[in-house]
Amino acid sequence: MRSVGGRQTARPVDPAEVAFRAIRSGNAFEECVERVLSAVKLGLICPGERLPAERDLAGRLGVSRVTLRDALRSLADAGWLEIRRGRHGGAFVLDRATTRPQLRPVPHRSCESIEDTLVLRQVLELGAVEVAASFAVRPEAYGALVAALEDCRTAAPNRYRTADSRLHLAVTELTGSPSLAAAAADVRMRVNDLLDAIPLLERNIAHSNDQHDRIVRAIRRRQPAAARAAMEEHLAGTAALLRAFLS
Amino acid sequence: MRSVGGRQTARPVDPAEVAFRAIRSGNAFEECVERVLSAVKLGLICPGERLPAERDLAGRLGVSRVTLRDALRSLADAGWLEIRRGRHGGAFVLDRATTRPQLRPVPHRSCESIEDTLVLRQVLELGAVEVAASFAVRPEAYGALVAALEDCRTAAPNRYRTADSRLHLAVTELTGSPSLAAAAADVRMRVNDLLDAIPLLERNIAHSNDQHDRIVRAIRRRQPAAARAAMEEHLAGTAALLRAFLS
DNA sequence: GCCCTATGGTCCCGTTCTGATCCATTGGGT
DNA sequence: ACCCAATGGATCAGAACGGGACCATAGGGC
Repeated sequence: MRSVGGRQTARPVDPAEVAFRAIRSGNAFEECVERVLSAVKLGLICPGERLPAERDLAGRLGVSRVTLRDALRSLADAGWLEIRRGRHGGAFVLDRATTRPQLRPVPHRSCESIEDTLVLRQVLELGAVEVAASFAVRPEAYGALVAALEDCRTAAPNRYRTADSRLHLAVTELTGSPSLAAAAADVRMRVNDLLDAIPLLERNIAHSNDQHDRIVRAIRRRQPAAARAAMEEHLAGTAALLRAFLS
Repeated sequence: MRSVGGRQTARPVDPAEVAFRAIRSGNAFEECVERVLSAVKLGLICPGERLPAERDLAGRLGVSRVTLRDALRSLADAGWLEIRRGRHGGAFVLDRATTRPQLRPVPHRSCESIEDTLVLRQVLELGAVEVAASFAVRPEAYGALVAALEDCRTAAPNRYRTADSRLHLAVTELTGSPSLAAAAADVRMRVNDLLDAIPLLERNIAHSNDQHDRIVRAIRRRQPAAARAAMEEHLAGTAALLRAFLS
């Protein structure tokens, strides 16, 4: 590990900042919108697919159905979902949902917050890929992984971000740890917000796909060290790109 | 990494479980109680010390002052805090707060949830110690680390759990990543809940202290690989203990 | 064709939470 | 001795939220 890919120094975190960090990031409505939108952007639910029924989903999210409905309706208004009534109705993800608009400014995050995101991502994804490559899993369990890999290779540029996210999360899901997968999904959304502020280059995509190949191959061969090394190189590339554009 | 210290297989996580996990774990009052109690149990705030003023703390937690006050009062009723009025008043952590009662049953967590906790902890703490040992920090930044190490060595058995937690979190704080430190604090609370269900042996304490020494020494000498190896051995010990008692 | 079921759509009411204001207590400074 | 600042204590109106009941719509099975 070359000093987390470039950074050489760090100011320690204030314990009080950890102990008394915020409990609620927004109201229930906003968090619902955020969560469902994340599921779409991360490729955890694909265009054409249906979200769980309102009553079911509200229960899972720990939110009242009224609140969830407000969130879903606002996502429908924004063109992400289509809500159909009747027997096999529900909220369906629209195709347009995965298209990527022009560059957006970095959300109000300081430089320190960028390092925070990159460090957390490195720890979670490096650790996860090593764990994933350590386990023996039934061969069919690699199905999602291989499908995501293939999807990355064939995805149109405007879908690449989503396919890439889906592949990385498939790795963390292989660990069998829901908490680890959830943490990785959270930090991946933060990374995506950063990536939305820099251009997407064809050359980088090809390079990434090669690295994805190596990562998946190492996992399937159960070579934790090789998987880790491949992932480290992969993450270092993105991190360098982000530091260069956003510093 | 020997298959995460013992486990050989894993069932992958369902993507929907990740995408649609709960937003709210309880009401604002309960989360306040939980958060403040964690700060005490993890040694992030010591007996005799004062919590931030109500108005300040409510702001940090993103909760109304009324709700926070309810939580503080219920913690005072339970004997964790003493609330004093007047110019230099506030909520003070009581000494009794760190004493450890008799064994408690494992909270309603299945065996799968135990593995979930252990895997996440391994990823976070192994990653964190490696990052912490990679950075050059000002020498005085190691103060909290060394103090926590010494506190572990001299702590009475009923205070050991807290001192140990404080030391581990001091490592994660060295990374400079607030999100990483926060995630580590969360998972450490889950580990502590598990540890509360098994006996605390003198022999294990002595062993742990030796390992703590090695970890801190490697961090200060900036030897990431050595720090990681020492932490891996340390975590494997606890993990084996928990698996043996709780399976 | 009818009915049943699974879904979204709407409304109501009680609870929780917030934001604000004002009061009470204490200790330090002038 | 007085006042002031920093704290906790108390109360209230209104918004947000949750739980439940009921209606509307569409498709499938009899």
